[in-house]
Amino acid sequence: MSPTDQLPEPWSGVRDRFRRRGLRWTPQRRTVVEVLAGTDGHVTGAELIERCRARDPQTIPSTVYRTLDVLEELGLVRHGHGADGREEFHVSPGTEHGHLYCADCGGSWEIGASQAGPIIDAFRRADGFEVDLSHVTVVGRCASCAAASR
Amino acid sequence: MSPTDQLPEPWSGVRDRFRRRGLRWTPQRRTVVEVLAGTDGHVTGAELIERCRARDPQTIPSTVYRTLDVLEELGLVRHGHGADGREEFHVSPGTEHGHLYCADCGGSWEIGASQAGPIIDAFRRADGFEVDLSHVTVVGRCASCAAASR
DNA sequence: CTGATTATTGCAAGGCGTTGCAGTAGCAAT
DNA sequence: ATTGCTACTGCAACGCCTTGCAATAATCAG
Repeated sequence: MSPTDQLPEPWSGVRDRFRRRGLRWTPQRRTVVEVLAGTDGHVTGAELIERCRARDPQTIPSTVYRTLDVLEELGLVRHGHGADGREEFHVSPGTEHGHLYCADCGGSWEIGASQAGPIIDAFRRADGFEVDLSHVTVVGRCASCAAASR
Repeated sequence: MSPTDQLPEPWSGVRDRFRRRGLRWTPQRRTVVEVLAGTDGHVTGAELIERCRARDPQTIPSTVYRTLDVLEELGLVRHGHGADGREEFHVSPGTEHGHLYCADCGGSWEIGASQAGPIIDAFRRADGFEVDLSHVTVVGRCASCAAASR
């Protein structure tokens, strides 16, 4: 099976990372990885499947989701949930971040480390709780929608 | 159709609130309301349907979800999403709160106003974003699981 | 009480995601 | 190149939730 050396970081060498863990490098996984390597920012599960199907019409959803699980264990993607609860995958290595969703206009913004840092610290101090920032979803109203509704 | 006067607050008089809005008071809605009136804290959609079926085996999921939408507009329930993205309904008027989920043990805690206040203020100051606390889900590791994993 | 109006219901189908299982095919060793 | 171990795949079925539509029934005016 083809190596992944020519893929952009952090994907080069994924094949060998799989093998070193006793995992197998299959054509289906290659498809998913290639699609992810050409994606930045966010993808929903459904979008990813659609893009995989463009390369390989035989793509099966369960295989894609299972591959995503593995990639998440390897730290190459992280998943969260959008405002409607649907899965959303962040392709690394963007900086880890959470999301802000506007319930009115549907807009979405990232919560970066600078903004999240103090919050994460607050939870750690209060309960010893370790926040997984990439899994944080905050829904509300953005400034303009909030202003509009008054 | 029977009135709702004898239900505990905030449910007494729901029937009339429906009618005043031009909405209709049906047996199906009565079932949902009665079940909610006997529930406190959280319910997932599936749990609620199951409890409704205990009273009325004919209960239809879509009707329940549509009723919940109406109740949410009336401010009687709020919905959020659990760690897995599934819907979870908060029965009001508990204090508005968000949720903390431990990805390891599955535990769940509430984020009360005292803890959330500073965070909400931070978002408002930074972007003018108005956080909807009941729709906030923070996933991570609780103190004991975090300790255990080291 | 009767009829007209129209909000709701029930149903069927669909979308997203998960799971169990039997057959397939990577991979390492020979 | 062959073999054996077992990690994957494909499939089918399921769970949760949403949506469109025709039939039903709650409400209101007379």
